[in-house]
Amino acid sequence: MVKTKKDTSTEERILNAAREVFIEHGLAGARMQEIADKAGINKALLHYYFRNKEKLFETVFIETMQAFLPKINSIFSSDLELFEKIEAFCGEYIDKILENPFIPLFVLHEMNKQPDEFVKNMWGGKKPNIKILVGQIEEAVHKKQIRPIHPAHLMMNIMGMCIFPFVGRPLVQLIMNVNDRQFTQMMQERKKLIPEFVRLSIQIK
Amino acid sequence: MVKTKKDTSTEERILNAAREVFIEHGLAGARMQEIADKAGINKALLHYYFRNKEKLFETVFIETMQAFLPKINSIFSSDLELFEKIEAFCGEYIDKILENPFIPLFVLHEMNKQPDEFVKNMWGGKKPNIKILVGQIEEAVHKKQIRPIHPAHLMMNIMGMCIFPFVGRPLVQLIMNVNDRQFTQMMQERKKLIPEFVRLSIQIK
DNA sequence: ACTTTTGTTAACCATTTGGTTAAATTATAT
DNA sequence: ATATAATTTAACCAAATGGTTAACAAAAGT
Repeated sequence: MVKTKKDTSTEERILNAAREVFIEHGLAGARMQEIADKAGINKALLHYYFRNKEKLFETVFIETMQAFLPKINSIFSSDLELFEKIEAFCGEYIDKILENPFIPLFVLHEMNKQPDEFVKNMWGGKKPNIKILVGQIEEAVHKKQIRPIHPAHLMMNIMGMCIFPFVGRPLVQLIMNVNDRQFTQMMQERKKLIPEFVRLSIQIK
Repeated sequence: MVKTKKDTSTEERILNAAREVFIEHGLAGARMQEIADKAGINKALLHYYFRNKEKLFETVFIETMQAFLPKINSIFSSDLELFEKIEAFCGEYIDKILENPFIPLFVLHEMNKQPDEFVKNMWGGKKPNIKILVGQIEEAVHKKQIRPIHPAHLMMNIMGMCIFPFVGRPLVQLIMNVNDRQFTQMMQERKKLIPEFVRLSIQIK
């Protein structure tokens, strides 16, 4: 036995509880007591494991992002053909969000509130390499395989279509009159729908 | 003179200050003292005009949404042809957001945190009439003017492409290496780019 | 003139909150 | 066994925060 003590270690229980609470309430709205309760421990123990609220938050935030970035990164850098890559990205991204539907809003919110911390913590060494993808887009434009479009615009389009339904879910469900089951179903559809939507828009011929 | 007392009434100063603070920090992160300071008044006066924090927030939130909804509503319900309508929407929507770039994230965040309040406050009587637009889309599909697509998917696509760059701005600016001027420039481009992107994707012929 | 209503303030209060301390308990090593 | 280090807890604390009170000033009725 190396280090595992119980079913799940105290530290792990804390991180799980903290992630839930931070995602639900954000940094400002989260209460240390609630995290402690949810982890089944004393509040002082939180400060024993993580010096303070911000340190804990930072840990959770980084951990959360790490769940998304590596796979996305590897897709971006892969040698897939452009439209294959777009489809792989949408599929992977939407699947990941479906597992944790509240993470995008959480990330966007904290990223906007603390852009500097975000940049420092997140992209210190892990900045996604979009050069390959950008190069692919520019090359496709140059070869007249796709219509002229700035890579940034194309990427914003794709990401926006993937993320929006999740962050705008209450709005979507309300005005479109869809229940939870239907919503999940639609998100599944979007894994193929978005790439196709993009392809039809930019592909020449 | 009917009611105007000073340059701007106290109530108005409070609401302006509150909007700034709420948008910057969210409901949980906002401090009544900061609002009072920014409005140049005593904290107790806040509670004189608005019984409590939530009442004040509700007022600000509704007021904020009202700045967006009516025009969007009128576009949705107008008798413009489908692609004209999409272009009008994107133009109007992006222009409005450019005036207040932080409102979308604010709205999304609070909407997700209090879906019930949001539904009650916002759409009590002002629920946007999307039936006309939905009807237009379905008709265009039926007439084979556009490729088959569920209206909800099309609308999510459009809204996502409009909103995402603003809520994901730090990310966009970082990985795309664009400064503020360039960012604004790109958003201007998107007022035409998005409708064109959509048209190319779904229009038949 | 004076009474009532509205607007405004300083001081205060109860609660919440992040964080600390010192002591107790449990594991680990010698 | 015993000393040492790692966990865990209850009790506490200072600061911050939303909200209240009582008194005062300014308008508006009468």
